[in-house]
Amino acid sequence: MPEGHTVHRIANRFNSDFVGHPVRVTSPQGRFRAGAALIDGKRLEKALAVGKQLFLFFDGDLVLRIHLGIYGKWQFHEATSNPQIIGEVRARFAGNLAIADLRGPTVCEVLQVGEIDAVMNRLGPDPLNPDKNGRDRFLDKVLESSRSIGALLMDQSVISGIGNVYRAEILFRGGISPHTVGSRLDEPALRAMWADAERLLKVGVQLGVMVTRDEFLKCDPGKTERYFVYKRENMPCRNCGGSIRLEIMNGRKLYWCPVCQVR
DNA sequence: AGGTTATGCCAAT
DNA sequence: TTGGCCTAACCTC
Repeated sequence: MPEGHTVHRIANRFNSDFVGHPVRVTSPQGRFRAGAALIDGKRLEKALAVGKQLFLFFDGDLVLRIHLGIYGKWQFHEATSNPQIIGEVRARFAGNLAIADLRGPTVCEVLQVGEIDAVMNRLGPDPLNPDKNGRDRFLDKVLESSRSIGALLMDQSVISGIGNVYRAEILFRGGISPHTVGSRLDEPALRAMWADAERLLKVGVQLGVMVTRDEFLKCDPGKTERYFVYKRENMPCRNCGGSIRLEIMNGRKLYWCPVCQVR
């Protein structure tokens, strides 16, 4: 379930269960054998999530960069459990306190620490990371753009960590049409959008699932109740009763309410 | 068992 | 703008 909240949860897990200890790294599936050999047995110094990317900093100035893509998943086990390898496990990380299995990532590569800046510089601000100017960088990029806000929220160089679910839900909550061009939005609306993204991502980190309806922000109401518009095409809008629309924007499914999202 | 779908990204067109 | 790719879960038959 990889939008930003998932990756931050994983980073938290690595920081609590793996940092400070040597980590055995293997590639049962084989596709990461060479990379695994570079970091196997080294001590993990820290884990850092930026948007949808996870960076694991190892002893010896090596950084493992992981991007789950659409299919990637993590699975954690007790350190003492000696879990069987089931299916395609790209990489297994065995620390003193836990074991983590990685499947199906689109990126899993070992870089020199000096190569990380280039990656970071391509990423927009992440509302979950401390960055004094993050919000303003987001505002500037949107306000100077002639692209739609629906496309901009999905662009990881504009704001990082937002995916298809949060995109749809944030725009609904703001009453903003996904087709509104960035430069036609105003600063107060965008400041509110940034704040809402931060709020929803934090809920996601806490609950482990994306919940976007205010009455449920403290607990998971279950799949069918979590969202306002995502995956609710042709169902009645929870606000106006009108029909939720599904269209394709830049090859991705876009869900929205044309009645409630008029700004 | 087989088909469909997915919260993503990139290279090729 | 399109197609390819990574894998698992959820459908239907």
